[in-house]
Amino acid sequence: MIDLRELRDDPDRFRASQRARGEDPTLVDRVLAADERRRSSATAFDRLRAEQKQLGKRIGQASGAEKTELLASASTLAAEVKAAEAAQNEAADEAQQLSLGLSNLVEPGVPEGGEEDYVVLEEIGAPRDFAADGFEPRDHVELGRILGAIDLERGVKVGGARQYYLTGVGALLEFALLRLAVDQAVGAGFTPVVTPSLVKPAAMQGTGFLGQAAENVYHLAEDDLYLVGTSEVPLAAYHMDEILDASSLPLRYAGYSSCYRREAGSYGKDTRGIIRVHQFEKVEMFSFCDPADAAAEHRRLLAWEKEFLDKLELPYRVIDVAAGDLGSSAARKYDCEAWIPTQGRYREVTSTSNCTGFQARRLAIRMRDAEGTRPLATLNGTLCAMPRTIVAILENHQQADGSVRVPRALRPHLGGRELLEPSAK
RNA sequence: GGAGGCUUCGCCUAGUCCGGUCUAUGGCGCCGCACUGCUAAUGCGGUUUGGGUCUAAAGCCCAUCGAGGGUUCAAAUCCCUCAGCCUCCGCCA
Repeated sequence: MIDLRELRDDPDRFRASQRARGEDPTLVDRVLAADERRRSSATAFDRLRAEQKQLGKRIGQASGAEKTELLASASTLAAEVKAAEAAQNEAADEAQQLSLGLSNLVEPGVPEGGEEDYVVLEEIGAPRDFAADGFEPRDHVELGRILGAIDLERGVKVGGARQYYLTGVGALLEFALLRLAVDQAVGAGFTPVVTPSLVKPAAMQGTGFLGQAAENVYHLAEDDLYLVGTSEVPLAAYHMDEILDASSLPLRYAGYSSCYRREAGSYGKDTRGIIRVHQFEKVEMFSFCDPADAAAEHRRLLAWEKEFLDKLELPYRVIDVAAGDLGSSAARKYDCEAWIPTQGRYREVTSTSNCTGFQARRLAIRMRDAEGTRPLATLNGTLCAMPRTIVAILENHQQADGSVRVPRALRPHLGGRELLEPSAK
């Protein structure tokens, strides 16, 4: 949710932001009109209610004929109050509904355009030259099979399309990555958290996933619960309806959970392997901070993401995502994309968004300092999404015989192993 | 799953039976001021959140007693639904 006062003060900024996202700028005017109705109906109700209170007080003191007379007029007034209250609620609901449809204000400096219009901020490491190494790289599906690390056939047999088993060294690799990620986060001062993956509508709505992204969210109708697509949801909602002391900020959490995505609308995309799956585990960084510090915190989250990819010795690049490709909650988003040799291109492995006060307003999370209470900023960033990270490690560190070199930082978490080798058969 | 109890403005708490004087009591904590070598103590004042009005501040007004609905001229108080916590029973580990 955006700040309605800011909207009233400078609607042009919001219209421009909507246009930059490729969304409807006239929604701004509909929100303004609805808010105006909300305010005038609130004023009308307040006045009637005050009148009713005065009259009620007199009735309490009156008796006899006077009381009978007062009761008659009170009855009429009560009907008016009721009507005014209904009008107020209706106007407030409408204003609320409409303003929930507005996306976050895009941060100045975000590249214009859509999915293809990102700006590459930097490239770290160079894609490996397999021709020089004298062999044709195998893709992660093949490597996963010969290492006994990924079982796709049985994943599909048991769970259907886009399902998989991580087995043997594949499972060990996930646990090693988990440990490496959590250790880094804890070392940086994050509080590690294992979060629920099932959440109530308020949490899903509050984090902004029931808008354009709704079709990708699993919903359990029997219980009216949602399966989260990222632990960003339970982490953001962790402080829902709370007022945090400004001196306690930034509050940083590293969440670990399973993530569920329907992947509706991506039929036929990435159908091979585990690049795009319905369920995976992820370590996510989440930060509650002072809005004044949000842009700096965003850069810090990006730096932690890069630090992690550096440890995995992967070639990757950082992009500044264009306005038209931002999620509705994000004011700005940086993605880290690892080089995937068999695809000959960079693929997203981590993503960090500055959601400014957008989620905090929806979730009623505020901060209190000397100047009073106001919404704080929330930011999130992937530290390690397992399947894609595993894909990048297998493909980039493979050798001619199908074995995979283990990045140095990961070895202590894999019992000192330096190499993942094809299983005997 | 069944039965009962509970939920009050940071924390604790009075009020709910029997509707109006609740403009929600008191304590603790916290903030400000006064007094005092300092601290402590004491005294006085303030201390929920959201909305409206206002150029702004102050002030004033409305809502808010777990959430939503109902009864009534009037609801913390009566009725209904739901949620959370606690106790007991059942079930499972």
